[in-house]
Amino acid sequence: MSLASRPLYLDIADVIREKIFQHQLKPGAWINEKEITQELEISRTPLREAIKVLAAEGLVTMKIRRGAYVTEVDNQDLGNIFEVISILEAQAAFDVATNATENELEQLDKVHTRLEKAAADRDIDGFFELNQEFHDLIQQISGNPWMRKVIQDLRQVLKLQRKNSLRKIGRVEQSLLEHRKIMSALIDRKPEQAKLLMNSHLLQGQRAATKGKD
Amino acid sequence: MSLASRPLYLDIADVIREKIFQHQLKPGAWINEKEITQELEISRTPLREAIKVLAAEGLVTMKIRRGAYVTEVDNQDLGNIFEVISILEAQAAFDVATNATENELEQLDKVHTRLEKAAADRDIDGFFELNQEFHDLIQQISGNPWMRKVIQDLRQVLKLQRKNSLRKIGRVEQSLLEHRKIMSALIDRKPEQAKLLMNSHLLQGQRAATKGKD
DNA sequence: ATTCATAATTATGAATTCAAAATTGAATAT
DNA sequence: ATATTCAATTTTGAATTCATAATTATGAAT
Repeated sequence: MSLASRPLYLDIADVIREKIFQHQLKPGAWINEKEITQELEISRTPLREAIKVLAAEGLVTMKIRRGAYVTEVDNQDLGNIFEVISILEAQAAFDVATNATENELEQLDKVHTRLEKAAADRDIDGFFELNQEFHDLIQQISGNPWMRKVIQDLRQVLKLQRKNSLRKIGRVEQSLLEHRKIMSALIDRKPEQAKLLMNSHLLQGQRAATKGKD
Repeated sequence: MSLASRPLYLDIADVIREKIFQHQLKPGAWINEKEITQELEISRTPLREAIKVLAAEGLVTMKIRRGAYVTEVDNQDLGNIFEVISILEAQAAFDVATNATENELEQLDKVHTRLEKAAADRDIDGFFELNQEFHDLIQQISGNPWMRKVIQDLRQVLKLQRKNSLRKIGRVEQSLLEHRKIMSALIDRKPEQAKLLMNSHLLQGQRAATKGKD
């Protein structure tokens, strides 16, 4: 067989990544190679390659002669990661306000409109998805793929901790308000303002997320 | 045998990484698995795991059914990467000026003094090493290991392109001048200033590096 | 019953083997 | 001479096998 368009180990990495995000594999849990090879009906070789990829992404941690376990992130890590993300996304917003074409801003506005709709419909999951799309689109438009990669990797690690700030009461509305302001700053081509707004938007999200025990 | 304290694939990754930095493996060159296994007298299994690690670091790029080649970074990439590094290191400087203990600042000053000496001795290689140490120490002191990891990975990718700005005439002196100012800002506990100085220091370095054809 | 030592089992690390795709090169036709 | 087809070779992708460290289970001694 093997007329696959991509190597097996990438598919396997996807499957495990998803298991981690779904908390089928919880932080701290050891990854049993045999178990997974049997479930996915593959050999250990591509599985072990996949694990290396996940380790590089920070999702799993490797221990010599013990294998790999799902990375555990504490509040300290959370703060550290948010610091990096908010700086970089703020810069991305700055870049968009500076360089985006009108067309690109329209695209962004379209996503934002759908975001408004999801909020109005009280569709939290939809809001969550569109929120990600909005942020990612800004990074795409900002045109720095290296920055985007860094942010995406770190956002992945954040997802290990299931502290979704949007589930806090009032946070969707608050978040939407912040998005509106950011959108305005972008359309008005105010880079410095967009940067500040994005930075505080993310730090707000962190505060909401880490407050309480979730 | 195999009483190794770390897995073989990490050692192999180190060897290949070094080969890449030494330009024994040049950007664009394909990595021939057989060749390397014979040279290092290892099997393909840990080698292929090592390649996955390097791919995650961005040092090599994988092509399905073709294997891996050393990543080629163009000037666009260079600019993108520098944008990220300078933002983050600037923030690290900010954090140091804000939070470092007196002891930590003294450590930093010690490295800086040795940097001054290397410059006075016209020891470019020494200066280069100490320069790295200075920057890395700031990141260490800033206390955000996630940020440090991001910066280190990106700095690695920069090293693919052998554009060492310090070899440009006058750049060592200029760089030293900038370091002095940064050091002062840190000691004087002026975060905002330290941030701006670090940012421009790195962008100067980039400008010096990319100017001309290397 | 608990602890310690040791044997059995299990899981990981690495080498080897097998399968299939890509490249190379030779032979043929134009 | 150049282009094209197809076999031979090389190289990558993946499965299997082997070696050894770590864990678990067993049993004796206190």
